[in-house]
Amino acid sequence: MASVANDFNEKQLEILQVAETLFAENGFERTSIRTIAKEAKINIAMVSYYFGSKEKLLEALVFYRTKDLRFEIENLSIEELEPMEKINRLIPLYINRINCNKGIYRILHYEITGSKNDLKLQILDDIRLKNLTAITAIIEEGQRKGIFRKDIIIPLITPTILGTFFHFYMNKHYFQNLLDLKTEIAFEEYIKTNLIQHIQQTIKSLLIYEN
Amino acid sequence: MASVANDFNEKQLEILQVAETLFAENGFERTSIRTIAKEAKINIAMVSYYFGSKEKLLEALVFYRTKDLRFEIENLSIEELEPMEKINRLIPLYINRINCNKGIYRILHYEITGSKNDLKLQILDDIRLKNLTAITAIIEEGQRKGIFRKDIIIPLITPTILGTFFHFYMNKHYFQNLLDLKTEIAFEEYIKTNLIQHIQQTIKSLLIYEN
DNA sequence: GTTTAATTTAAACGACTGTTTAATTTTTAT
DNA sequence: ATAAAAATTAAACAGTCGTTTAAATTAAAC
Repeated sequence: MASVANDFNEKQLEILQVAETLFAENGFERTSIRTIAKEAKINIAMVSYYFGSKEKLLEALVFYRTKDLRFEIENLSIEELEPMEKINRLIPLYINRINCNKGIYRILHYEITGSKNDLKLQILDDIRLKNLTAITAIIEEGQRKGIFRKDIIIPLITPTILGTFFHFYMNKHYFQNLLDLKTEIAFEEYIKTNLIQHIQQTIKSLLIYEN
Repeated sequence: MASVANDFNEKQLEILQVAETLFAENGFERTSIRTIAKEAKINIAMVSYYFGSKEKLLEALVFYRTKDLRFEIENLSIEELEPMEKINRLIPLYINRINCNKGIYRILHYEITGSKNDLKLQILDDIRLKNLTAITAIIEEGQRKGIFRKDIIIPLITPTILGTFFHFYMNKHYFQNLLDLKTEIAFEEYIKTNLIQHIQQTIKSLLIYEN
């Protein structure tokens, strides 16, 4: 069996990409190995052969999708920008990262809630903690400079940013009808403009409002 | 087979309650009829006998859990209160409603995304539209009185309120570790105080902030 | 008390699940 | 060309799933 720890060969990459799309469309549990195999035009035994199990396939997918992106936000907090500008850039970074990864984050956040604390959750916790550290640094910088209010519960900023996005994203059908976004492109465009703007506006208001 | 349309007998109610708890804990797909039957101390055939199918059991559950709550928010918007106070009361109403229903709303919002537009989604859409109408009325009242800013995307207010809550609620384990909320009671208490307060603060800032 | 209806049961159904086996083909190295 | 390793295959495995059946029990109606 090929190594899961570092790199993936072409066959593995194809399986990962097919699995990601199917997981995103139908969820982890609703997607069978047979469906993945059929879509990727491989034998059903190949998933076990290359990854060990369906569970480990998901773990590999999480690893594959997060390893390049883990330090993006950290780098941002180093840049020489005003705190509010940093936050403003952080939000589309967050959203696009999630939005471009076909829904793997949705699965991580909303499907693997009942399971035990195994590898894939450790990876997620790792990312979350690093992101929180970065955000905390930015906000505390803003507070020191007297720009941001000081009675903010910093760990609840991320739930507001991600939660707003996810709630919109997960209830796609409802919002497509409500906002008359008939095509996929119109929906994506609305996220990139109005939704991100709304979240930026929300966080900005929360941070710099003074009573 | 007993009628699903209106009322439920004692046996049905017990099944519904057991199913709700199990669905909330493990999700709809991960909960088997056999588990429900064992927990409710009934034969596995009784679910089909009383509800027709597992799918229809969920529909019945949604109906059962939403029929009493459908007009709560509408009533609020009629009361003689300042718009900001209405919003402030609306938020815990929202959160508690969801939080007291053992997670059925989580399933509705985050598990039934891939399925077709059948009955249970129609019920959900109905509730959502009524809630949106109520919120729109309140916000527009505040805008007319010159209290609220006018460049707000009203349909995105609900995603921020519910999304923040859900994201916190769904990532229970992570936040329990992060915020040192060891017991269930401590977690619930944090929601009722800090989380709700954070959401209220967020929405208030968003609504009344002026550049 | 007998008959009819409603409820409950154990067992089986067929379909699907993830995974493994053992044989076969293809690739690689010598 | 030959031997060893890797990749691929079809088939079967042991479970679980939701649902149905047909018989047994209980309740209700007359």
